[in-house]
Amino acid sequence: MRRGLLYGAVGGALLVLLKLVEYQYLVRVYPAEVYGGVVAVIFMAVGIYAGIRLTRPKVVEVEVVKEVLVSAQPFALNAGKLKELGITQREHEILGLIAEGLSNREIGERLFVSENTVKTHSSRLFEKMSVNRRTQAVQKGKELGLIP
Amino acid sequence: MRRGLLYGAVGGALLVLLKLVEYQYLVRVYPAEVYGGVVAVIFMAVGIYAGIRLTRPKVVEVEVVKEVLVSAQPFALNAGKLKELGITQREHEILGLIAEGLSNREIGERLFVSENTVKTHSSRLFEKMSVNRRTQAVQKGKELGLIP
DNA sequence: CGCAAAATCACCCGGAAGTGTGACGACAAA
DNA sequence: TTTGTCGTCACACTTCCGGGTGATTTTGCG
Repeated sequence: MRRGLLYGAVGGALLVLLKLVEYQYLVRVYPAEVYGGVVAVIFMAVGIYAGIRLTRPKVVEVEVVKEVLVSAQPFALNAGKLKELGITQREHEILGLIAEGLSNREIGERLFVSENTVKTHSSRLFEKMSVNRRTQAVQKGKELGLIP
Repeated sequence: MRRGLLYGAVGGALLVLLKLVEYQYLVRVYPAEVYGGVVAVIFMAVGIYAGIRLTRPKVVEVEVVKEVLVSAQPFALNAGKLKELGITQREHEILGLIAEGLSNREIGERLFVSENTVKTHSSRLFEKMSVNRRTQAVQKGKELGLIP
């Protein structure tokens, strides 16, 4: 869009210049070489200016993001620890619900299984995590990056 | 450095062109206007090219430093919430120990009080926090900034 | 297919957790 | 002094949790 205008303006200026040139007194006074040289210099100047104008918006913004210390909630699950401890995904799921403060019964209701099943899962989970209370499991789970 | 070379080259090219122009057969065949126009167009093209060349290395690097939250464990205790809920410091202390996964008995041992006392404190604490399980108290306590 | 792991469920038991009530002493504010 | 809050403790009772055992079904993989 802007380029179109610029080109148009340049073209117009060129025509005007040629029109002015019709007054041949300049040509009569000086030889053709000088005339051509002057025109060349003028248009080169215009060309350089146009070139600068055309390329000026070529400003490259290099955005350097310096992360000083990220801890704005990027919880990255420690899948390695999970595998290392042999915790199944069901057990992991239950760990999360325990951390939310749900009772075994509530967890069972949410997962559509019996409370006994939840107990079995949590028992095995505690065994694998080497804890013997749900609160400890929560604490250790957070330390190990198993839960946010 | 490079600019000097470029200017020299451009000057040289200009001279060469003017020399070529000496062969006047071109001038004889076409009127002066056309001659001037051709020279103008050629030099404008050269000028535009030169302008682009000259300004190309003008890449402006804008370094935007974005700092992403630095919170590296600045646990600020929400004393207001504590007062608002009417939680005493003893109760708050016990909340902290509960969050560490201790049992009531262990808490009692650490504070040199009976398990029953711990139960009383935790009961009142739960009531004030509107929860009915220690795991919920821990979760809510972290949300409210009562514990780290 | 057949096996192993995972998930499901049940039952029992002991202990932990949570609720409710009552009580006592210390201490500060009214 | 009286009142109120806080911390302490006890006891009874209910509910929940955790450990142990055993069993069945589902599922994923070679």
